[in-house]
Amino acid sequence: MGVSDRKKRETEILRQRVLDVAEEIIAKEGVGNVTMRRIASSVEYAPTVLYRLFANKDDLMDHLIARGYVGVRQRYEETLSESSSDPLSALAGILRVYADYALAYPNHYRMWFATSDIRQKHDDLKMRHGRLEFVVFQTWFDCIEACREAGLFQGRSQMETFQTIWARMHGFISLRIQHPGFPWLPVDKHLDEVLDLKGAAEEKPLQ
Amino acid sequence: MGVSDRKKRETEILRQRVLDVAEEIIAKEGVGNVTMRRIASSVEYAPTVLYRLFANKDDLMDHLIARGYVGVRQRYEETLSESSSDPLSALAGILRVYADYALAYPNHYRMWFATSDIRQKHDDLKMRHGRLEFVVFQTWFDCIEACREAGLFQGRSQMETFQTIWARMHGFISLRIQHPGFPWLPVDKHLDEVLDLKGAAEEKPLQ
Amino acid sequence: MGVSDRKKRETEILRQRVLDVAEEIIAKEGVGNVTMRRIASSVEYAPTVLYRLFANKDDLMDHLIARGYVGVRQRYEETLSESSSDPLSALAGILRVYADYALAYPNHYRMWFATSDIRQKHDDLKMRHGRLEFVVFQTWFDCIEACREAGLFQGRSQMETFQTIWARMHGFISLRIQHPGFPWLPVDKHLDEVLDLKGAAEEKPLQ
Amino acid sequence: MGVSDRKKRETEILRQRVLDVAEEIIAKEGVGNVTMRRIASSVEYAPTVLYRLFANKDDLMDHLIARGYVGVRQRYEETLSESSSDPLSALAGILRVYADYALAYPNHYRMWFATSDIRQKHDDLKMRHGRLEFVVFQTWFDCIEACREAGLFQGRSQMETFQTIWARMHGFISLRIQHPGFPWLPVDKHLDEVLDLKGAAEEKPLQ
DNA sequence: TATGAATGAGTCTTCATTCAT
DNA sequence: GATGAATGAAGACTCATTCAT
Repeated sequence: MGVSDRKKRETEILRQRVLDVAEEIIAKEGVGNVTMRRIASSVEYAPTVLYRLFANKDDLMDHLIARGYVGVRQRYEETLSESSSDPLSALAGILRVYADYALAYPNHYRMWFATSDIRQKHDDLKMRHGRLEFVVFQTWFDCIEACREAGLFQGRSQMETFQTIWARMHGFISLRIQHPGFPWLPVDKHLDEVLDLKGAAEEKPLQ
Repeated sequence: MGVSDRKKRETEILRQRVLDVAEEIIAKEGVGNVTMRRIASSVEYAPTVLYRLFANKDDLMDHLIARGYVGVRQRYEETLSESSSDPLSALAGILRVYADYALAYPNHYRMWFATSDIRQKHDDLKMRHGRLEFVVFQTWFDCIEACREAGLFQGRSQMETFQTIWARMHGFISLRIQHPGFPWLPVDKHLDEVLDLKGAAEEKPLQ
Repeated sequence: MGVSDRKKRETEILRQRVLDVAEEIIAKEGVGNVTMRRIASSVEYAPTVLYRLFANKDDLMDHLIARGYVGVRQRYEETLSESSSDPLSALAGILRVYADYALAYPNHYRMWFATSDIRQKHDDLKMRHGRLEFVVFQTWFDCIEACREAGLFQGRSQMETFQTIWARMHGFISLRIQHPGFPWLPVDKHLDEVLDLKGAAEEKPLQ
Repeated sequence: MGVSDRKKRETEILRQRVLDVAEEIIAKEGVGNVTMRRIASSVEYAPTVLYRLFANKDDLMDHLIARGYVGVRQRYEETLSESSSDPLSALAGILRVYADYALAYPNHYRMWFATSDIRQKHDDLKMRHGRLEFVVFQTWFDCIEACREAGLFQGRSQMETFQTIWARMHGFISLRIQHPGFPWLPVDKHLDEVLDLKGAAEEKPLQ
């Protein structure tokens, strides 16, 4: 029992190490340059070993994606449970969590964005990656709705507001990830300026 | 003399034709499907000919990117020459040109962004792609400066303003390119909302 | 002593089980789809265990072939013990057994034929498969000889008669196995027509 | 013109050499062991060269098959044009051609048989190999019909007669090819005995 | 004795690149 | 100046086999 347990644990560790390595390669050389061989040689194993850990390359990539979501969702939940009653602060809070996570795990974000295919199903957005599907933005929608009920973001639909915030957020993250050597403003200030939540919340609709 | 001149001219024409074709392939089938063979067969030459025109595939791709810059810059100039004296309108004008260009050549933009490496040299930003280097944002800087001289964007440095605009712009383009199937707002409205130039221009500085 | 005996017995049982499973796979999916892994997983052991039972895959396949011979020989004996005193009927009987066996285990026959290498040693024919060697046609020879003693197959040597029968038989089996979808005559009639034992037995020699 | 012609000729020669080599490998090690690498290394070229000569492995195999048919059909035509007016002799003639060809090109026959899939379409038999399809036995049918019109093969349908002859013929060829080291009877005699055309032609139907 | 882990060699195929012509 | 021929390296994946446990 103890033996097989240890082996399982070791396998899991190796699996994670493989995913780490894959991420690094993506970060350094782009998604197009992830190959089973390169991953294997980076972990210093024969390529065949990867097929013990994952069914095939697609499966490996899916696992890579899935890792990202687990992290964000967990942090969302922590944040929301602590958040104040002010809906705009709550929205700012989860956006900050999102941004922090993306900047902390740029490879996840990159990977995630590069392979995602968004779909609007019924009422909510689903992100599809390969065979996996995730509900990502429901939390954003909920927070935006709470703001709207408090009289903010007037003259814009929930969807319009979402699209604006999403675009600004993605630009912020994506640029900073892509050009880490650039003399960016401090994260706090830059994020505030780019999102400009207050300005957007109070703004009059276009006529 | 005359003969060698003509040959040089012909070579240049062929070089451009090759780049045209490469661009078409990218546009239709994505960067991943550009191969030297495919390009060669599209121009109806043997693959070897490409190596007379370009050092290798990377070199060809670099030239492809370079053409993008030339295209944008040209449009900038046209726009600026026609534009009104209002500096905010001028800024809006060139940003609109940039966005239109990116949305019109999404694969181009993708490639361009993926391979770029921005550097701040002396006073201006240079975009480096492989062995080539370009000045891209000088026009933006100039327009922003004109706005600042007209009393707009108060309390923000030129650089801060640029970083905000750039992030919003990139987010807008990048998302729409990546998720073409998404029910986006109309381009005009979406761009206005995301950039919110007026709001940003009038806003009070953070204290 | 007793313990080691039991272990030997158990090993032998496992060995046979492995061969059973291999046979099943061949029967269902053809020789090309037999892999050590598939066999192992079907017997619910690790692949390594197979290497305790057989030297390697070739060895395993050889044993598989050997079993085929044992099967046929066993049926021969049953048939001959029951058969009438008429030598031509006895010959017809064992040929029918042979044909039935081959048609019942087509993949077996295929494999068996593909890997066999016949040798005439001293007086009798040996079939060699890899490292194994079998006496297959002795029964045929015996039956033919009995016919000859009864005055049949006149003007032909035992060997000549054998070669004729063997060729016809192999053609009959081989074609029907290879083209199972073809609208063949009923087995009984087809076999009778192809072998035409009576005709052959009574025929005058070529001069 | 001259240059390009010569190159075409050389390419064709290489193509044939590749097919020769493929046949040899099949003969020595079975169809299952034909790999692009093995072929390439046998002709002492890099594997990529094969892809200049053939679209892919399937295409190569198809060409292998096709070579066989061309040969047989050609010989048939020669034989029939010379053949006597006696229909049984004509039948014997083409069967002899068939047998001779198979024994002369055992690899063709092997290959051909191993990959064939016979279909009865409308009235005639088609042999399908991969993407190719051939009419092979029409000549046999015609000759058999002529015999039947001359009162031979009474009491058997054309199809029944064909099936008997085909089985005997295939057995004859197949065995001799598979066991070339066996002390076979002389070809003439063996073929006559196995086919026994005269016996079959005059025989009474089974009642 | 049985196993999980690991590997090397091999499967087909594609691509950028070079060399002789 | 242009080409056909050839190659080496790489792509994902599979399999028989061995080794330490």
